[in-house]
Amino acid sequence: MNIADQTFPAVDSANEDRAQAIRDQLRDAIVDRRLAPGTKLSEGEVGTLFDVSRTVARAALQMLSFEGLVRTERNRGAFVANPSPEEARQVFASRRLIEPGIAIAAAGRMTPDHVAAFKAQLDEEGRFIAERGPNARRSEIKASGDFHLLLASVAGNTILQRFMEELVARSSLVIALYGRSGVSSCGHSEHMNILEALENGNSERASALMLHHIDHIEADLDLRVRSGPALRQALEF
Amino acid sequence: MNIADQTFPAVDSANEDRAQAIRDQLRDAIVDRRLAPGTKLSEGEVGTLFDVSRTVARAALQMLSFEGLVRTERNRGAFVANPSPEEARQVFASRRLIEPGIAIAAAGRMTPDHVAAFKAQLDEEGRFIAERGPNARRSEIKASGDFHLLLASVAGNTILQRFMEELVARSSLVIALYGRSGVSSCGHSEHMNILEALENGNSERASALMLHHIDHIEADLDLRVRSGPALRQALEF
DNA sequence: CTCGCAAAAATCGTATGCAATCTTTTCTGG
DNA sequence: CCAGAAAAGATTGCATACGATTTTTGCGAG
Repeated sequence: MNIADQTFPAVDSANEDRAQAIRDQLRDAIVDRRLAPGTKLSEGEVGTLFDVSRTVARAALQMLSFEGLVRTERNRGAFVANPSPEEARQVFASRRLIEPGIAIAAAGRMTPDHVAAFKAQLDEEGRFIAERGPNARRSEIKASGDFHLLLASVAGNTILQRFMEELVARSSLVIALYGRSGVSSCGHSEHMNILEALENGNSERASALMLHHIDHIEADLDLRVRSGPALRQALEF
Repeated sequence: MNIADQTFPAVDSANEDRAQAIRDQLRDAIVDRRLAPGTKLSEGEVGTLFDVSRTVARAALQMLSFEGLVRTERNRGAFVANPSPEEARQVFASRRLIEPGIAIAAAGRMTPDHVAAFKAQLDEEGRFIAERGPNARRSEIKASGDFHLLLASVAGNTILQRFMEELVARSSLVIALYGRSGVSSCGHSEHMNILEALENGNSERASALMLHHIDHIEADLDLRVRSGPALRQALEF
């Protein structure tokens, strides 16, 4: 899969930062797995695709590299990250540490508006699960991540929110790489249970459910190295 | 305090990224409070000081902006961050959530080498506390942060380690801004107690001590707004 | 003397050019 | 025909240039 095969919506951006808009587009493409891990993202190509100079493209790639979605090698360029099983474990270890606390914080701040937003989110999630087709699984992973991001935004700590954005994005990459098929619908029901606990202000329960939920997601991964990591890395795929 | 008044060690960098070296220098200067919150960091000046073009200076500033140490405004430039009391609270809320878990992880991975490193670190910390002089307090804050960074590195999760780097850096800013005088020596003894628990593999105790330690640090802050935050912000100081 | 407005200066956002480095192709000797 | 070296091509790292935006300065009116 080459980046040149991708099409991206025009960068409207208006007066906002163009690099940021490009970063968002690329992040979506990576998280949706339209750009496979290991894909080279050359400054020139990115620039051409978005109709900006290499300067701007480079800034966007630098941002993604900070988020861990892109790995840059000096004088060689940027590549979509290809997280190792160890990295995958660290991503989920981080989530186990952070997200239960976020659930507790969010439980104390739920408003009716928040509940409505969660309901809408879960509806959409269910719709994607019901759907079939080549894009269904991608949308499903995306929507599932959005649930966690919504939770983080309700918790009201912008620093943790940003950490979660990074962790969710990396998780999507990991799931795309190492995920087995099933379980996602199970994840949907777990989301619903968490929301129920949040609605009732039962922070302890929400926190415990979240911890189990993360465990379930990670348990669905196959983190055994697939045929020697050295080989895969050597072939850059 | 102007950035032009600062002197920086030459950027050796060898083959490594020059922008990264500049970022590290600036970060140290900010954390040490040689650069006051609100100080303007213009691309041109930074470039001149480090003898690089604006391109490289800009990249360094972009990195600092990701870490939250610098705030950038479009078409206006970059400024040393001036965290609000609310931001300060969020920094410490994040640390309360993350660091006890890091302590637990570290407790399970302590080696004699690690213990030695901690001992050396605490020695240095004690030395700075004993010292008097204009730079003593800066060095003290820095060394205190280094204890937490060392702990994060022992925990063995590179993602959490990076989060901690950001949180510790932001904490230093917050302490410099809102810290009352005392208590730091108290922090030193708390570090020693934490190390003792780590050495004994008593992860629960280490975790609990860490939580209290963070509470104590935050309790030493005076987070009341000082004369209307709007005014301070308007005056950019 | 102060206020408001216009011109000048400074600074940022971005494109582009050149040298350095890496990759690929081509050439040569065995 | 193949291995290794040399050249050609592509890509990055960085500096610089120029238009756009913001800030400062200068000056005249009130």
